[in-house]
Amino acid sequence: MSEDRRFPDYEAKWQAAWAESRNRKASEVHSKGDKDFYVLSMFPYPSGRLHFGHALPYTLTDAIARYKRMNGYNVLNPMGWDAFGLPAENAAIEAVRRGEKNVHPARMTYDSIATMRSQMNAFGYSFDWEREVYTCKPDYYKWTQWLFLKMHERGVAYRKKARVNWCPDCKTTLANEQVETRVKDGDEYQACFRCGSAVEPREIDAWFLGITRYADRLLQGLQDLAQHWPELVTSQQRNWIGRSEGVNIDFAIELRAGASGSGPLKPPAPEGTESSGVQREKLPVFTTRADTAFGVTFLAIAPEHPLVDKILKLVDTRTHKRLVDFVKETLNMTEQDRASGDEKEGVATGMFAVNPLNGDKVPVFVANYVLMYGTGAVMAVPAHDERDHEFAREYRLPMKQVVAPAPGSEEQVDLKAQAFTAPGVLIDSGAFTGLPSAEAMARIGADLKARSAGGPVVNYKLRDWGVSRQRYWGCPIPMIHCPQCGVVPVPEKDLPVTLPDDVDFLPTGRSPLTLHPSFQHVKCPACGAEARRDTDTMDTFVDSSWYFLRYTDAHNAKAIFDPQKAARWMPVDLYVGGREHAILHLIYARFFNMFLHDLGLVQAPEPFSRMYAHGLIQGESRRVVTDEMDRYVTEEELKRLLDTGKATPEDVVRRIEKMSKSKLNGADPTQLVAQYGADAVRLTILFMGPAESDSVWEKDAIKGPYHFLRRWHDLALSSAPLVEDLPEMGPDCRMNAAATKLRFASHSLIEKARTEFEGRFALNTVIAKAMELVNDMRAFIAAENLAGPCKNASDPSLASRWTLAECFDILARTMAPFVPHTAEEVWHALGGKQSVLDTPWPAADPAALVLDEVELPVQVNGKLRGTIKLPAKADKATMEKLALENENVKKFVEGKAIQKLIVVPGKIVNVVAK
RNA sequence: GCGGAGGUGGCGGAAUGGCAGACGCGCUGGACUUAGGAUCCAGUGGGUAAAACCGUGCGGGUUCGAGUCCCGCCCUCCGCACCA
Repeated sequence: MSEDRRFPDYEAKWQAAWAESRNRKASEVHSKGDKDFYVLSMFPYPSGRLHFGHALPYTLTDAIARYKRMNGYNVLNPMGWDAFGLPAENAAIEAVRRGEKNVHPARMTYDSIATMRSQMNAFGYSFDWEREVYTCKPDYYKWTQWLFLKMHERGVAYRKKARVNWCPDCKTTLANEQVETRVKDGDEYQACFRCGSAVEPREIDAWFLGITRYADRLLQGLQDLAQHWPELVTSQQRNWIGRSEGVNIDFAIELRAGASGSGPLKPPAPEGTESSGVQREKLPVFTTRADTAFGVTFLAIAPEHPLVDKILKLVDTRTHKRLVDFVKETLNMTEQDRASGDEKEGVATGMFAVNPLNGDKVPVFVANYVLMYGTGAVMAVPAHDERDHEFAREYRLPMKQVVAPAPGSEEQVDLKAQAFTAPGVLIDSGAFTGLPSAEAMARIGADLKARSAGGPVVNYKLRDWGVSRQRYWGCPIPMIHCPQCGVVPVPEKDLPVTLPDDVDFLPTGRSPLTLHPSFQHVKCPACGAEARRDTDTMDTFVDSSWYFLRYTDAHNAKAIFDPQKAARWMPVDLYVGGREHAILHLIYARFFNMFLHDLGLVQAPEPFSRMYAHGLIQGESRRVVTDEMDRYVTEEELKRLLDTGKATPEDVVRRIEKMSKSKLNGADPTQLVAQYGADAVRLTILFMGPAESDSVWEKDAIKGPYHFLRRWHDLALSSAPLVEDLPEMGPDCRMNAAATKLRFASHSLIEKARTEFEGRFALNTVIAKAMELVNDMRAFIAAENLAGPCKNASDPSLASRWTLAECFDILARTMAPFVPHTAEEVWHALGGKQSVLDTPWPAADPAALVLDEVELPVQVNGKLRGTIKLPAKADKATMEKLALENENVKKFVEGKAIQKLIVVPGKIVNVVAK
């Protein structure tokens, strides 16, 4: 495409003009009591430069915000920075290692922010910068710390020793949610979500947030959100919370000194029960299949089960060694690693446990397939559970069938081959024999409860959230460790606990703050003794769990926010973000909001009324694999390689992937803005497809939208004389058919845009409609032979000119949310005085949306055979008549008897003939 | 295995149960040009001389009429996955 500087030029002009009259962009232009709308796109991590991953949601929310403003809303559309975090720290570490001076995560962060903010401004986004928040500034993280204290007061934040996921590369711990399964060379492993390194388990003292106590409410809340949140997100959260209803059954384990796991697994003779130091201890197991409880043939406990230590003290040396080795080996894997392994292994403890339902004594194993979920112990029913079946076969343990297929079912039971896991009817189950599974579960649960041997319980997969990070660039945890008083919270008046600047942040595996000379030295607020500050910082997901509330009162120095102000805007009417945050951020944010709701600071229990998950803009990568090389290349480099014969087309692997630097498949939106203008890029992003689906950036994608903007602008300039200073239309001035049709098109555009902005945001179809209108206008001008200025009120072309002028007006106003610069430019070129952004959204004239004459399809036996033109209000009889008169229809009906005539007024005629 | 999304021209994508392929890219032809990777005009699912006919992953069904609704499959992508 040739150089055309007009877009960048007039865009700069209008951006400057808007900056002058900035209060238009403030969130509260209209007086209180008016309609409020809070639209929010997830704030970015300041990674350095804006990329398409940002441009899509910001363009979308900007268009929506502008649309809402034109409709008279006060719109809150803020922007801020998720500014703490590892990438800046890692980049600083790299820079230090390269020998650079004066590098600091803070500086890199603020530099990134400055760059990205100016890039956003170049896009013409109408963010309310007055409310900008930075999570890394003390005026913000003071309140993150305050929240932590509030949670601590209520026992929601607590400290415990825990096995955590440790990333050896980032040198910090990760939350469960931040560990993902990856595959390399066919092997699955557990990886850090950030850098991809394999995580290792570690035992560590850490702070946890008790999200599990909100599990049920978080789950319940999803029901209300279901209507306005993507199923994709709610179902993932439901899955993650993982509620399961079942029954706890208290087995009684007999701890016997000198027990041995070797040899045959026979319970000891009953006479020894009272002597020889037998201790009975309760061992509850959790099951969702209480109906199979009479089929238990052994118990299995997790290697980290607390009972393991007790057992170790009692068993003989051989069993002891086997157990210790097994537990050690298993615990050396991460929990998820263990889960992905396919071999079920275990060690017999030599202990036996009594089934409270039938008195059976069954052996107890420690097994690698049992997780510390539920009670960390399972009753194994090989006949009716695949995992137990597998284990039982491996170790030749007995199976006992207690459920038979329901009468009339064709299911077969073949326990040698596999477990029978379907529900059915109980057999060999004492008093419960003959009951269907569902009823048996309920009865057994009730029975156990009555006998105080367990009962119905609910379990969750969700675990508490470990938030301690052994890194520097994060929010300090406002806690003090006193040798006398233990853990003491920093008094509120001493907040914030400021993150010092002068810290050696090179990774050592210990928190960098421990190396700072003065940070950790502090007097205990309770007793005044020498104490030590907590030197860990918080997971950055904590920072981002409440930022949407801070926007409602961004500069409050006295409180986290004014509940009144929060109440005005919250909940967020529309929250736009990527699917990758379906569980992490979105569940944490809901949790925090619920906590604040419980404190009485927030009215609505849910923070986001509507969530919109946008797709990814991906790029095509080119990877060349030959004997000499295996790497990603740019399009240019590929061309060179092919031209010089260093690679053949067969060596090239093209893939659609998420844009990334290493894959050389990214496009820089800001560079495109410089070349084609912000409006062209904005329009292209929205035109590529519905925003919720992924799409691929192709370098030619911008051509259509760019072309459209130019045609519209050209048309406006060349048509200005046709539509300027038109006289009033007299009462006898009638529009001809072409004008009526054109007017229908322009008013349809208003309607279409309104529908999409109020509904599903398929803005690509709105843009298509606008393109169509420009095409129609051009054709109209040519067909009507419009030229030169309008002479006077009796000029016969007046009605057509008036229609055309209205089209320009509608086009500028409906497109203003999408392409504000071009809309403004065109608006002024055609004599607009105020800013088009300040004009109200156009109202569609219902009269214009009704056509006098329509063209309708006529089918014969369901196949299209012709069309008829007729007045829109034509009755059925007219439609029938015209349809049957149609030449082509006649041809197909000929020689057949008309059996039926389907006539749908305004839609279709279908002739059924045999 | 479980959960979610999806499968429509060469491509991105349109279609309240009612003319499949809007709009755009690309392509073909033409116009204007010293030139065209600019602009404008026309055409563009397959098929045919023109029709007929065939076309929305596959197979059934409901209906006057199905891309759309129902039943049964196949495939792709995403998330979760020994959760008892």
